[in-house]
Amino acid sequence: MKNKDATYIEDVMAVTRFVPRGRVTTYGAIATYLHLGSPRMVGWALRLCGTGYHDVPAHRVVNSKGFLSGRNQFATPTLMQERLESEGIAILNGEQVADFKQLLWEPLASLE
DNA sequence: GTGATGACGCAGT
DNA sequence: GACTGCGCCATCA
Repeated sequence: MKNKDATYIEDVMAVTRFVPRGRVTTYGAIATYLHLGSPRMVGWALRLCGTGYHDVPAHRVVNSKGFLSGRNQFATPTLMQERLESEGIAILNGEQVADFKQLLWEPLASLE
């Protein structure tokens, strides 16, 4: 994917790449920032990242509750968790980000 | 061409 | 406070 209709997918990946190491963001935050209208589009776009865009830290994107909703889309279900832990982020029960609210990073925050 | 589905979030009950 | 239903856009069968 590159030509055709450069969709919001590139924007989603750009924002995702912008997430600082050791921080996480949410689908809703990206959807709001890019004005997509539905966070579902973010999940759909990010699914492509897991399949072809290895430079995109998709593991830093979680749902509004801090759960690793997309870990099943990675090479291994634990890859997402391990990558986050290697960045200093603790994972509870292998499915939720510890201190999620403190680690939360929003694209809008980078504008200020 | 139509119907179902998907890494979610919000509003309403 | 918890649960349910709907919407959003694109891809696959």
